[in-house]
Amino acid sequence: MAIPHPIPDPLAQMIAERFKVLGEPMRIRILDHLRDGPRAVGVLADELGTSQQNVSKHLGLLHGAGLVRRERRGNAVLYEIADQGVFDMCEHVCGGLERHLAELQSLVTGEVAP
Amino acid sequence: MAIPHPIPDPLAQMIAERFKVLGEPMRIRILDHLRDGPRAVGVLADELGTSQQNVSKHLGLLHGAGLVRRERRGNAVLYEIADQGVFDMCEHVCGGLERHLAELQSLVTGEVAP
DNA sequence: CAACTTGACAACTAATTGGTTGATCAGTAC
DNA sequence: GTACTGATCAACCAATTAGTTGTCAAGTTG
Repeated sequence: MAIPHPIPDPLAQMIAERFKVLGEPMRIRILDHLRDGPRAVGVLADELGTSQQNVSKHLGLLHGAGLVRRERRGNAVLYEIADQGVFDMCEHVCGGLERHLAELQSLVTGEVAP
Repeated sequence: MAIPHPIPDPLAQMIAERFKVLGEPMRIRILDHLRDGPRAVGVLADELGTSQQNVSKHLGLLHGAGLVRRERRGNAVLYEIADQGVFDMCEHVCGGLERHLAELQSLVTGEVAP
C-alpha cells in the first residue's frame, strides 16, 4: 500500500480526520480499556471517571471513524475494538516520541546524537 | 517496543498530543511537500496556496513535536522531515481508511464482509 | 548607512470541540 | 400498563485553535 504523492487534497483531509479522532486523551484511554474486551458504556464511564454521556459521545466519534464496533446486548450496548491496527499506530507514535525525547535529552547532556 | 497497559494517563496525553499535531490537513500537506526535500517557508506557502505566516505557524508546531528539522540558510530557513516514520503512520491510517470504507461499501452492496 | 527579503511572533476573529445538563428513546422487570 | 435502567440526542458553555493582519528581527544587497 503506497500513498499517492503528491497527496490529493481530499485524501489529506481524510487522513487528518483520522488523526484528529485519535488526538484526544480520553479517546486513547477508551480504546486502551477496550483492549481487555468489550465494555458497556456505563462500565467505561465508571472506569474512566467521567460521565456516561461523555463516554457515549466519544464512542460515537470512534464508531463513526470505524475504530469500534457496537452491539446491543439486553438493554446495554457493548463496544469493542473494530480495528486492531490502532494499537500499532500508538506504538509507532510512542517510537517517535522516544526518538524525539532522546534528541532533546542529548541537547541537555551536550552529547551528539549518533 | 510495547506500550504499557493500562496506559498511564500522562502517556495517553502525550500520544494524543502527537496525533493532534497530525490532525490537520494543512500540516499533512506540508509534510507531504517536504517529502521531495527541504523547503523554505515562502516556497511552501506558494506551493500550498496559503500565507507565509500560516505556514510558519504550522511549521512551528511540527518542529515543536520533533517532526521537522530547521536550518538557517542565508536569510531563508529550510525545513526538512526529521522523522520519516510519519509516512509509515500515514500509510497505516490509509490502510485503516480502506478497511473502513470497504466495510461501508459492503453495507451498500449487501454483501457480507469476509 | 538604507532598502529589501525572509521568517517569526503577537493579537485578533471565527470556527471547532470537549464536557455538562436535561430531555428522549430502547429494553427490562414488576 | 407503570417504573426503572442504560444509552443516545440536543443545547449549551468554555477552551482551544486555524487563519488573518500587523509588526518585528535577522540577513542580504547596494
